[in-house]
Amino acid sequence: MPLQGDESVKSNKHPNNFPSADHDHQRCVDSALGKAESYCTARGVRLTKLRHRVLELIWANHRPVGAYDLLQQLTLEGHKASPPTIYRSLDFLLDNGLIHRINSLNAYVGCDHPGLDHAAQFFICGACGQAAELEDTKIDSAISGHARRIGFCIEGKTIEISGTCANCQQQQRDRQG
Amino acid sequence: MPLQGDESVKSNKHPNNFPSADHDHQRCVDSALGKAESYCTARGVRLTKLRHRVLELIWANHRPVGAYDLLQQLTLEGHKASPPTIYRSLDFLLDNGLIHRINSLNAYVGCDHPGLDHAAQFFICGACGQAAELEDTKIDSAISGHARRIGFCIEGKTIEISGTCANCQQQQRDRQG
DNA sequence: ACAACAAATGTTATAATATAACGTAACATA
DNA sequence: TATGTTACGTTATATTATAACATTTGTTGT
Ligand SMILES: [Zn+2]
Ligand SMILES: [Zn+2]
Ligand SMILES: [Zn+2]
Ligand SMILES: [Zn+2]
Repeated sequence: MPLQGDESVKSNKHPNNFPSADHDHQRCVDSALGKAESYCTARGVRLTKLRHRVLELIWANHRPVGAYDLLQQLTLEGHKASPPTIYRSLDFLLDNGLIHRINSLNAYVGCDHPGLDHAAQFFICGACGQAAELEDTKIDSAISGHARRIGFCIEGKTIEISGTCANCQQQQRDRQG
Repeated sequence: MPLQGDESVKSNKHPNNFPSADHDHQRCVDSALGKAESYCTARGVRLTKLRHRVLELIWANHRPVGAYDLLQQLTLEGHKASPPTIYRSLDFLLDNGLIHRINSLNAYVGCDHPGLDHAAQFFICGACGQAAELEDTKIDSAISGHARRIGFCIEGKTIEISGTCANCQQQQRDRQG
């Protein structure tokens, strides 16, 4: 029974979808990689060693991370890699819905629930650098509704809201007050 | 009486906000530049010759256009320009709300209603390359609502919906049928 | 196991987008 | 006109991404 919802992951996260500071991050990485493995097996695509490692690095960062950052992290661990190496892995992961690209940051972030053809909506905190992926039906239906009214056929959506997350606002207040 | 709504522009456009194929484009460019001039005068900022020309080129294209495309267009008309020249003008125009950046295209497009602190939502047609700027209250309030619920303080929004506009869908049907 | 093919990766070079740093010119204000 | 500020010119470089082709690895049929 592949690809079912995994509540254990949700419970590992802050209710507002931003990863909390003290979450069990290893479990968080392991869960994501485990899901990715099952998903690739189910789809009959190969999550090779390199692709697996790139996805692992993305989740280890647990925030949107640039291609050249990943490249450097690979290099630091001894893998002599050049740009096409990383971009090919990123392309695979994007094609298979295992990561998302954040256009406003030129960065890549792991997807919580791979395989679903879901609307990727992101709230991105400029203070902590973290991104929360959402699936707000109201936002999605508002957009679909407008598209229908103007006869627009939707192929892709980029919805990236930047600002400051609740945690970081609180920390800023603490520092000031 | 600066910065008021100008219905004459709306009437120059297709109801779905995509510029129609036969719209009076010169009027469209003139109107945008005129508004920009008043706006800059009102705000006490300088729409210099270069900035004016860059904005004019952007509107002349009347679709999202890349920085290096603009650079080439400037060069073709004899202005020996280098990247900083164009990027500085783009920065000025962005800062003053006269253009928007389309993150998913690395491109820049003129803003219909400069000066308003409006939500920039775009529907972008991959066939004709045109972009429709919207201000759908439902979309905006759906996003604001979600932000409020998770305590997120919004600073900027990137909402870019890609696909095929009604006109281009019709043309595709005509070609096939 | 072997050949033959396909998929993935390595490698080198280059494209496309954007900014840093510093000098010069134009403009504003007094 | 002197002075300070803003904008622009110019050179170099940073950042992000892809093209092209060689090599390796994996798969499939025999
Ligand atoms: Zn985590
Ligand atoms: Zn934060
Ligand atoms: Zn026009
Ligand atoms: Zn179109």
